[in-house]
Amino acid sequence: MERPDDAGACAGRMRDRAATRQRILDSARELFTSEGYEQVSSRRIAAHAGVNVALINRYFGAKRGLLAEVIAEDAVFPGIFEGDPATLPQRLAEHLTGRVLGPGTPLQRALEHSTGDPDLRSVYEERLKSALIEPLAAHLGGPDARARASLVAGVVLGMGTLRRAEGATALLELAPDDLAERLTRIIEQCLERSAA
Amino acid sequence: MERPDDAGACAGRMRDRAATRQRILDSARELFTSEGYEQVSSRRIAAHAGVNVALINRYFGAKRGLLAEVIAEDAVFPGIFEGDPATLPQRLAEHLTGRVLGPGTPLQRALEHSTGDPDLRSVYEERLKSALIEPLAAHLGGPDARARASLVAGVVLGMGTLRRAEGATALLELAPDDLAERLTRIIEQCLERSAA
DNA sequence: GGTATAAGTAAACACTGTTGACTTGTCAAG
DNA sequence: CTTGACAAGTCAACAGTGTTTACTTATACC
Repeated sequence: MERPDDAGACAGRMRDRAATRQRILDSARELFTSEGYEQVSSRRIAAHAGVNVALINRYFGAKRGLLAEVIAEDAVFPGIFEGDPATLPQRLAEHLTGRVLGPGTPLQRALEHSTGDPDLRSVYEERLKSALIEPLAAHLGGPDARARASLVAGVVLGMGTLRRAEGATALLELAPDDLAERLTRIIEQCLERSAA
Repeated sequence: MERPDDAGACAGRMRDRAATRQRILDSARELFTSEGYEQVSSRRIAAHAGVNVALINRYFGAKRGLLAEVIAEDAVFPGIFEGDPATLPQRLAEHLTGRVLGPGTPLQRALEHSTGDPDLRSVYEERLKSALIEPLAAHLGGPDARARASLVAGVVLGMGTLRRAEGATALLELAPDDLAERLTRIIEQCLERSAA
């Protein structure tokens, strides 16, 4: 099967499955990121992509599948496990702080608005599990690895949720460096091995 | 069909504003608690209360107002500030652990499913602020009080969110006592005063 | 008893995600 | 070059959502 490499530039190709699919995906990512999953309707995504609404369900099963594909593209904490294991908490804290203070990644911003529907929660949690908890647990090793990784995930989740809320304002009362150091210690605490 | 059985009891007053309002509120609390805000439609609440749908908007402005009233009734952590301040982290951790392991309060269960819509998030966050962050900050005192209280709120939020998800399974790998002690230390870490 | 006023109702509105039947463009075989 | 087949794309409808408007009706007071 050979495919035209210049599908985007080719004016002759009116009906290009791959290109259409990609346009939908691009529109979804853009709109989910800026406005949140639940705030963007299927029809709006389709209109933005210049495509019929029904194609969303044709190509992605449902709106939900579109979200799953969008969030599957991006890493939650890209490259977080590269480097000295001893300074992992610090790196995590800095990622987290960057988000508390800054705009956050598109993925995270998209997820921030979209955890109400159980259907979505499962998509989100699947991603949190596969992108954070499991690799972190593997990284840690030991019998309590999954539990300790989950504690970290809980902190990550909570601080992320707080980001846009009142909490962010309060958290900004701390100097950025101070905040990062606090989060480092909190995460270290999460990762501490059981005394038993 | 889902009419309350005591409908016949109020023989005197067929049209009782207060009673009708209360029936709606009761139905909403029950359904929100068991199924979550977004999963329960206005029409279903109305049917359950044996009342016309339009009355929800008449009495509560919108479905959202119904949620606000439901969650305003309950304390997030009832009586948490009574007792020795030194053992506050432990009490918080135990509350939290009770929720990680047990069914949680109706309020918390309702909130768990309902944080997608920004409209709701604001209701939720308002409550988290008024019921946890502010009293905790007042309890703590000092310049960083609000920031430290927010860190705690972040942990509370994150662990609560993780409760129903994969994380809960992983967290259960820890013995309940161990989990409680871990959370205690994490919260203590959140509350630590700045060294500067 | 009549009537103002509040309580309650019905039907619609503008949306949502999703689906099945339909049309139409494209490409390969005859 | 024509003809089919099949995929790509379209359209209209369905069942559901929260909300609003115009309406009816029961109650309480004069």
